[in-house]
Amino acid sequence: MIKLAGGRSSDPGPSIRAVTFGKSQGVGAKRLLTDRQRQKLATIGTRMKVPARSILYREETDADSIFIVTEGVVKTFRELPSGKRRLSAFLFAADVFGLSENGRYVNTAQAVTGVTLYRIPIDSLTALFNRDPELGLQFLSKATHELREAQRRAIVLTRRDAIGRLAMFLRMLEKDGARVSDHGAISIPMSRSDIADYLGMSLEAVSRASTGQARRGLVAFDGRHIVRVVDRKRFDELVAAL
Amino acid sequence: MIKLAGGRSSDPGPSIRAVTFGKSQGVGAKRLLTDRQRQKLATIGTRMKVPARSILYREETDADSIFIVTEGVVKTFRELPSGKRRLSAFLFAADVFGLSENGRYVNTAQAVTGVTLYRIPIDSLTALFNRDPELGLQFLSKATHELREAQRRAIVLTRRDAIGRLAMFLRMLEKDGARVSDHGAISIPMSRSDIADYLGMSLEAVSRASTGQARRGLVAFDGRHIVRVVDRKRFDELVAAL
DNA sequence: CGTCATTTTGAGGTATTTCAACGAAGGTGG
DNA sequence: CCACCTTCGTTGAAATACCTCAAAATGACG
Repeated sequence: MIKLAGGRSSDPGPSIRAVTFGKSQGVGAKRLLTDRQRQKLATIGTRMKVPARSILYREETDADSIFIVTEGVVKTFRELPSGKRRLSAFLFAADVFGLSENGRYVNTAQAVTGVTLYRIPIDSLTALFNRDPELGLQFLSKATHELREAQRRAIVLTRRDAIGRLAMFLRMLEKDGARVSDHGAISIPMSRSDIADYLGMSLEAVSRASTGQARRGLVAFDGRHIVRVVDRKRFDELVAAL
Repeated sequence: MIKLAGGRSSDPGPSIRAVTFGKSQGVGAKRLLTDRQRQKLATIGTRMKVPARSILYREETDADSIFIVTEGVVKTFRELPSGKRRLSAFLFAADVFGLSENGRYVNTAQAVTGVTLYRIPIDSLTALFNRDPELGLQFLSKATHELREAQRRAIVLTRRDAIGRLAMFLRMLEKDGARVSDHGAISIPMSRSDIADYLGMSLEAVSRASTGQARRGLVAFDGRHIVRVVDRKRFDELVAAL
């Protein structure tokens, strides 16, 4: 784990991706942090880089910081009594994670790829909120945004067909995750079993759904971590068919 | 829909149920609104009573207010293209709902029972947040709390067995909803089909799971809206068996 | 007290899970 | 740099559990 100096003038600080819940600032307005706010966050936080598979924190441990992703992908998950694992979320650039419950983390967070992120002590953050109420609103927007995403995901999980669930997952990656620069292909940074644990299905079902989509001519895989939508019309129909 | 005068001295104002994400204020500390904050909210909001089945707002319509439940149960849902309905949440006393996206409600909200609630204009609320940063933090706590609940529900939805999913639902009602005063029985204010839409299963499966639990001696139904856990040990085992 | 929506019960079809084994890929050390 | 080993992913076949369709029974409500 490499810690980098924070608060340097060359460090723009973290950004947060969210959407306003009011319409006061114009419909569709992204609620973005001002440069000044990003700098403040950079000052009270620490910028760090961690390699893939690093554990950021474990569930049930004392929570002292929240994290903001700058680059890379993080997953959060819980272990079930049966030994199975359920992913709570994938976090991409500009996502916040590590909000805890009663001072304890409820999930384990692990880097899927190499990750650059900010670690911000909760105490400093809450203190900053009191000085800058507008910043608190940004985080509230972010939290409500994530809440809506979680509700949408709940709808995905109720789909019976594995092919459709996987299609919605790929659609999510296309929106949230980094697109592969060329041909507008979709990058799939996580493993098949991560996808299975996220969608609540078996590894085998994910595999079969992948080949099924390819066989039907909806998508084309270029290795296991890059996929391209071939038949956009039918792909979108599959996504919407629920 | 009956609107009641707000801001009267006899009106204590709404309360919010949440949990701190830091531990600054003591482990397990509920983050409760001060009397003063509740009064402020009562002043800028409107207290109202609506009968069962009232629509509070419809999805895609302009959002101008958020709501806080004082008494009763509300459900929020979306209609899927197929015509099926998926419930996003049940809201009980001290729950907040109506947080929107880009000034539009994303769900439809409907009263399950007769409901008493506060309607608070978003503009007034955000203005209040700027004057009272601590209040903003309360709402942030609430939002993160609901986010965690949504993640827990996602885990419920991945259960394959209908009996287990229903058991987890009853457990949720036992914690969140109002317990029936006598014998510590659980009140089930919503219909079977509401439960089905919430758990993502068919109405028939809910019915069979209910009778299945009763037949196995785990619970005993007293009509369709009251259930009592008979064999707590095995019931809890079922809840945890995932 | 009657009507109507909701719930229960029944039977067959289908999709996913599970178990098992093979094949591919990535990482490590010599 | 290559070989080995471990992890991950693919494919196959049987079993389980839910969904759908259909009809009867219960309960809610005026």
